[in-house]
Amino acid sequence: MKLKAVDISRTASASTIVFDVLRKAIIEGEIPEGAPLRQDEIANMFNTSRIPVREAISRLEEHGLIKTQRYKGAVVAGLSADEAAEVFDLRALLEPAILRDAVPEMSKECLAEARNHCMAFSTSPNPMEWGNLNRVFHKTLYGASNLRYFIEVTDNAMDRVDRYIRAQLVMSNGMERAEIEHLAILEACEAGDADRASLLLRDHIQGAKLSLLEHFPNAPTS
Amino acid sequence: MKLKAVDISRTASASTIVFDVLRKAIIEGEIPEGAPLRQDEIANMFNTSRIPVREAISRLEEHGLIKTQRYKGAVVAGLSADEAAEVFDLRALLEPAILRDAVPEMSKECLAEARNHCMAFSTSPNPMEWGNLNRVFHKTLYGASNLRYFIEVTDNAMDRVDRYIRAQLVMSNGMERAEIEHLAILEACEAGDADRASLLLRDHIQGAKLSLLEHFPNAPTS
DNA sequence: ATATCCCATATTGTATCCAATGTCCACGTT
DNA sequence: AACGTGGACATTGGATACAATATGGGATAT
Repeated sequence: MKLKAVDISRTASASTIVFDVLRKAIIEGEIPEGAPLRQDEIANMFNTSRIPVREAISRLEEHGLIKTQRYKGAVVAGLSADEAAEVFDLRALLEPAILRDAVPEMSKECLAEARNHCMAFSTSPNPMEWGNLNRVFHKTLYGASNLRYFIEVTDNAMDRVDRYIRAQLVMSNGMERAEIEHLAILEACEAGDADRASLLLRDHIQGAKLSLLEHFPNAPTS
Repeated sequence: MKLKAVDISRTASASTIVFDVLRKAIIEGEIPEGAPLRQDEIANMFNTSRIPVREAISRLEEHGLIKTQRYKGAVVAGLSADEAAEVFDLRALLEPAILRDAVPEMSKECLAEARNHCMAFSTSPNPMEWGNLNRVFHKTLYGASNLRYFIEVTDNAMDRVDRYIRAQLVMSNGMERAEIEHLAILEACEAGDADRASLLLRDHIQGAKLSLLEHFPNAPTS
């Protein structure tokens, strides 16, 4: 007997769903920085009580995406230019290490998928998609690595700056440059040159940081 | 008017207290790996309802300290040897960067405090204290750095392996070596030699990793 | 004796209700 | 008019009650 088995024990609970949706909305910038998250309002949107919402909010705070104050509620956390730069610096340390570990493990399928995402990235007409495709491209390459904790930390870092990356891809010619650099990284991976790939990746991230700082939203949220 | 003002808005909520206590109990190994966390039991211990307990559990899971399954409850998360090694590798990347940033900023007071902790570490007769003193020593040095996100991530990493470090300090002669290496790092900091300090720190962490792997608890928790 | 099914119990997930606190505006005082 | 005050309302924190699911043991059939 062969079924497409689903692990029912992992069926999403209400709080998980709320968490996932809110996280996505926040990292994509749909809910702007400083915007308050009203428990009642959210509970109504999901047709639940406030209990699962509060658990989702707890997790989001631990995740670093929101700030809460007792009896005052939660607001979407914002980053100063310095803080955003620091997140990029962390990425520039971790992601090259992940990629170096991943390159020897990459299958043909993995590389092909990465190339697809890379192409989709360059040809997509929809700016809102760029952010997703950019992230998917990176994740596909990292997926071959066994450094799962590195990847987890990196994902968290990405969550914090995803909004800014999206904005920066639209402004300036961030798209073009990202596209070129992605291709170079991909080719290094295909050539099996882990060192070159990781160096290119580091420069790619540092370049994105500098580009972001130039166009950073002027209001440094305290 | 000058009062010793307290920020009342930051008074700890029940869920915060529960989170803090559980976190401490877990990272110190007081609650062993795989042990279930019963909501009712914990709620009774704190004389609250299960609601704050559940929020604490949500945060602990996001923090990576426990694993939960729907309708089955939460258990303390354990690390395999490989996973623990990976956490150390991450620390070995981040903490030297923090220290390099911190050295030029260290005040006399900061260095004096670090030296005190270092001494307390070597003279404390209580093995259970070693883990705390070890961590306080590191934190004191890092405190001068402005890389708050790096420090946050590092703290999280420490939380995951704290238990193992404590065990390893007791076994073998981990204490002696840690003491010697701490002193060397401290002296490099006092001399203002950021490069040397960060290199020593990296070796210190990698050494701790190797020592840990030798004595790793034999049951690789899946 | 063994296996299977069913139900009692334990435990988690969620809804509803109450308490505690923050916010804001009307009101009065000067 | 400016300022301080008090109280109504909004919102969050927590407790209790109920629903959904897992677990384990005993009855029954073979």
